[in-house]
Formats: sequence, C-alpha cells, structure tokens
Amino acid sequence: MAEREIKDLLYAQVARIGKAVASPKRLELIELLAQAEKPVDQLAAEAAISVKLASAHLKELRQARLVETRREGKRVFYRLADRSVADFWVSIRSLAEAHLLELKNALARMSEDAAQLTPIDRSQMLELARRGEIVVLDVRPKLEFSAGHLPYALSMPLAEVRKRLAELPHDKPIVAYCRGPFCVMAKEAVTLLNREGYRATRIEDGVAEWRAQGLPVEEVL
Amino acid sequence: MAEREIKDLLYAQVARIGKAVASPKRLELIELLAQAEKPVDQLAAEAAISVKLASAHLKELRQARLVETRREGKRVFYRLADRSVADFWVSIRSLAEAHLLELKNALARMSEDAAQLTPIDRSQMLELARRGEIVVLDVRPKLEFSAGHLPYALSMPLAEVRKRLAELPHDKPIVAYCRGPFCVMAKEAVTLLNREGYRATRIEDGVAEWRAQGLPVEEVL
DNA sequence: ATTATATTCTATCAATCTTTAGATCGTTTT
DNA sequence: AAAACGATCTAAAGATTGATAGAATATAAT
Repeated sequence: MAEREIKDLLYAQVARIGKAVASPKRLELIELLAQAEKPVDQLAAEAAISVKLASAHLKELRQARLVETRREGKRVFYRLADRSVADFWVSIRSLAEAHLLELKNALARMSEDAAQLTPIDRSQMLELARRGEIVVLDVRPKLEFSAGHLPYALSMPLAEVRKRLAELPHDKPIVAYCRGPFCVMAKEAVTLLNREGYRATRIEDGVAEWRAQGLPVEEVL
Repeated sequence: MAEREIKDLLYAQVARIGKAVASPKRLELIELLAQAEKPVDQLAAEAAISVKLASAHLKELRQARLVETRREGKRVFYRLADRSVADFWVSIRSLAEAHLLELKNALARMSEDAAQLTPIDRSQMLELARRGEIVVLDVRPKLEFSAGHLPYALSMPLAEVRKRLAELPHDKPIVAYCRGPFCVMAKEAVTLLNREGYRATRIEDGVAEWRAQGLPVEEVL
C-alpha cells in the first residue's frame, strides 16, 4: 500500500472521532453520559430529542467507540467507553470557549449574575470542604451523584432544595455545582438559596472538569 | 431566551470545533501547521490536495478560529491560533488510537518493524541527550526544525541524511523523530541508517506530542 | 403464547458538506 | 500600466448527514 493511502486512512480514522463530536446533540449526550450511565429514554428526554433520534446518535457514538452499552431487562444503558472520553469532552469544550467569541457571549448571557460565580482556587475549596468550613452542594439528580461526586459533597437535587432548606446552615458559605459550565441547575439553586438568606455561590466545574484537572473524585466502584 | 435555546446554542458552538476536525484533510493540515507556519501552496502540496481545496479547508479552520493568517508579499501564511490547538490535535489523535481498532491496525501496518521503535522513557531520553550519550535526530524539513524542536536535537532533513552520514557517530545510539506517529520520515531515516551500520531507532513523538506531555521544546521566539 | 414496553432498523426527504472549475482579487515584478 | 503569480470567491455536482415516521426486534409481564 502506498504511503499516501496509509496516511489517508490514518487521518480518516481520526476524523471519525471528529465526526462523532461534530453534532450538538451528540455532544450533549456525551456530557450527560459523563455524569452517569443512563438508558436511552432518559437521555432522549434530557437532551430534548425523540427516542429514535437519540438512538441514532448513540449508534454513531458507539461506532466511534466512544460509548458502550449494557442491557438490563428491557432497558439498554449507555455509558462512556472510558474516562478519556470525558476528558476529551472537557478539552473540546475548553478549546471552543477559548476560540469562539460567540460561545463566550452565550455563556456570559447564561450566567449574567457574575457575583454568583466563585473564582475560588480548587484545592483551597477542597481543603475548606474537608474542614467543614463550607458546604459543597451537588444539585444533580441522585443517580448522577451516586455515580461519582466531588469530595465531601452533599447530594440535594435541584427539585428538592426548597423542601430541604432546613438541612443547610445559614452561617457557612454554600458552594453549589452541577454538570458543568453548560448546566443551569447550580445557578438556579444559588438564586433560590440567596433569596432565602443563605450565602450561596456556585462553581462552573462538574465532575468531569474536576477530574480532568487531576483532582480526586468520590465514587463507588 | 429559553433555557433550551441557550443550551442548543452552546452545544452548537462546540460542535463547530467538532465539524472543523471532522475532515481527514483538515486534520492533516492541522498536523502540518503544528510543525510550523506554512503558505497555502506548500500545505496543499504536503497534504496532496489542490490549492483550491486547501484554501477552502483552511477557510473553515479559520472560521472555527483554529488557525490564523499572515500575508507576506504574494503568499499567505497560516499558523495555528495557539498552542492549545496543537494540544487538541494530540488529544483527539490519542483518543482515536485508544478507541479505534482499525487505527491501531493501520498504524501497526505502517511500522511493521517494531524493533525500530524505542519504548524509551521521555525524561530519561532527555537526560541521555543532554549528556551527549545519544544523538537526537530531527529529520523534518529545516524550516520546521527552526520553528521548534526537541532539546539537543540535530537537524538533518530526510533528503539530506544520505549525504551527511559523516556527521553521525557510529558508536552512539541515534534516536530519530519527525512530525509524529503518522509521519514516515523518521522510519525511513532509521531504515537507511541501520543499513549503513548505525545504531538507529525512532520515537513516535513529534514536537506537538512532546510539548503536550509538558516537556521542554527549544524554539526561537 | 400474547401483549406491552424499550430500543433499533429501514426508508425517506431536506439540509449540509466535499470537491472541482471558472472568475475574481491582491501583490509583486516588468 | 501590464503581466505573472498566489490565493480566494462563487457556482454547481455528487456524496453524506440529520431528522422523522413506520416496521422490526428483544425482553418482561400477563
């Protein structure tokens, strides 16, 4: 085989990964799967697409070996092939944030209330959490928390925050997080908490971002 | 604007990066630009495509803000927008290598002579080079060497190796490298050198891979 | 077995992308 | 100013992809 043909083959293979992440919906599915494994119907609902379309996109991701499946009774659960896929999601999103002005603007529009954002140092935050001087609040669905969460984090899904206010201290800073920079759950939780008299801020990191930084994540294996 | 609309916008922006790297030729252009800035005609020749097509692909890369241009007389030089694009190239290639069996096979077919490949530790190699116990040979074109190269490396473009054999010692191991795992120049140089009685091996790293590992690179700024 | 549920496969249309060719634009040289 | 050259733009053909609907498949419950 000629050198040129082999080269074409090599780049074509890498482009398969590129094609897999060239669709907004597939990226959203990857981010959702970075939180925890999920069945098709749930992925479809969370990404706001039909089950059929979700299935088609997941098939592409599977052909690119980015996701794997597991059947449990009637349901088929999808999960990322391994940690490097989540790392890749973080890296392509970061690259996009760095290079696409429109993305920065859209992100800024989403979190106009910049004061909510904690620019805190990650390791310092970890230390404060360890000493119990702040409360780290995971507002994602319980199952995603179970699949892995920041150290010392307390699980309180967004929908439950209002009813479970009593569990939160008024005298300590509360730092909320959710799925990552594109997720609005932490933002909503913080808005609610501050209205109720708590000292709440949020960080943009999700578990994938946290882990991609080489920081520890609590998970049941 | 509704939450769903903003989300769609965010993922669409990231997908623009995905689309930019969803084409084999664009990936090849990125790899070429990771070596050094280059004019359109040269990129077209090295990627074995027409100037028109190269121009069209480069336009897409520019719209995704992955590359920038500079005019010098009649020529337009393209360069990567910044180092993170080269890092991204390394990361998507690694992901592809890890997940696509066909890619592994194609790569294996390319370097059937596994004995040529040095599985050496990078820092150890750096130390040996510093002490002058090995010769690190950069077989890429001179201009790419000038734009940045491994520490202590000697520039000897593949086409010149045969004539410049006298410059190389017979009693020291020679470690050749070129543009990265997809590049065949180092492989060819090693084959030639071993036939001439030298102790030559190669590493798959190029400058981008080296730098992505956080290792130092010599460059004129 | 039959039915219900979850998922995937197949077919289709519209939209998008790749590639090529011809025309155009900008810069340098004569 | 004209010619030469490099690069880009525009237009068009063919190929590929995204999204939707209907048919088919696999498992669980009846």
